[in-house]
Amino acid sequence: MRADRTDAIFSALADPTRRQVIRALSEQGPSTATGLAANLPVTRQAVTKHLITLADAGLVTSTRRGREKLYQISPRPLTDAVSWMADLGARWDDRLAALRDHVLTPKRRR
Amino acid sequence: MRADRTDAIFSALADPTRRQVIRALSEQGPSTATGLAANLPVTRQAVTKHLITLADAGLVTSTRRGREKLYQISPRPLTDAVSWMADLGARWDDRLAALRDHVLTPKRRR
DNA sequence: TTAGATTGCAACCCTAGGGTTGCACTATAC
DNA sequence: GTATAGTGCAACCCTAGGGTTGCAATCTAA
Repeated sequence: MRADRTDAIFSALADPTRRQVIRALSEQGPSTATGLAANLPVTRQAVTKHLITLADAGLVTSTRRGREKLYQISPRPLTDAVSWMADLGARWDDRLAALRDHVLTPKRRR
Repeated sequence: MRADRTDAIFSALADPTRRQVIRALSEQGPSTATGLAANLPVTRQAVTKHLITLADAGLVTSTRRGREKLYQISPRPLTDAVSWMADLGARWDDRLAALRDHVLTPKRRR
């Protein structure tokens, strides 16, 4: 059972600022906490906390480079959340059923 | 922009008890708050609060029947959340890209 | 070596919200 | 009618967690 995993992912995604962080990382590519905070209405420390939360959920990974720490997205855990929702909605919505089938098919590459 | 909508959906999905409620509704069909609470480790009032939150997010709907109030799932808003995640992950994961394409295609029926 | 930049850590504030109890209200059943 | 099962509402408790400030530690560049 990976209920805790699903927990972490949905909790991580629940916060608007955190979704902004993810979006920013998605658009700008790997960035530091300081760099992200420059474009957000919160302090660097707040961003750092969010990045830690996201890392705990497996949604971002970090690599050191000299004195700075680069964060980048790791979207694979999203598949868990998607499949949770798709599995749920499959009984009512045909499109979601199709999504679930896609999620459950084995990876094609990577 | 329907950022508030996405907010409500992710927040609603963030709580484990709330996901249990959704699961229960999904498996047992329409139920009352009292009925749901019988199978959950929280009181009826807690379940009622969760149902209100879910209703605000559009994830459940309710209908009166005599003295009882029946709740049932309305999974369509899930599509919003799925497309948010799929759009995000599409740049890294081929499967998620395929999902996004499915989400964005117009409905076939209903 | 020294100044500036960047991260890390700790303490703290404050609100949101998940949970409870208690009671009033309403509808069904007898 | 009266008892019972269900809902609705309000007050309250308490923790989680999002945000801040402040400072130490570390690395780079001049």
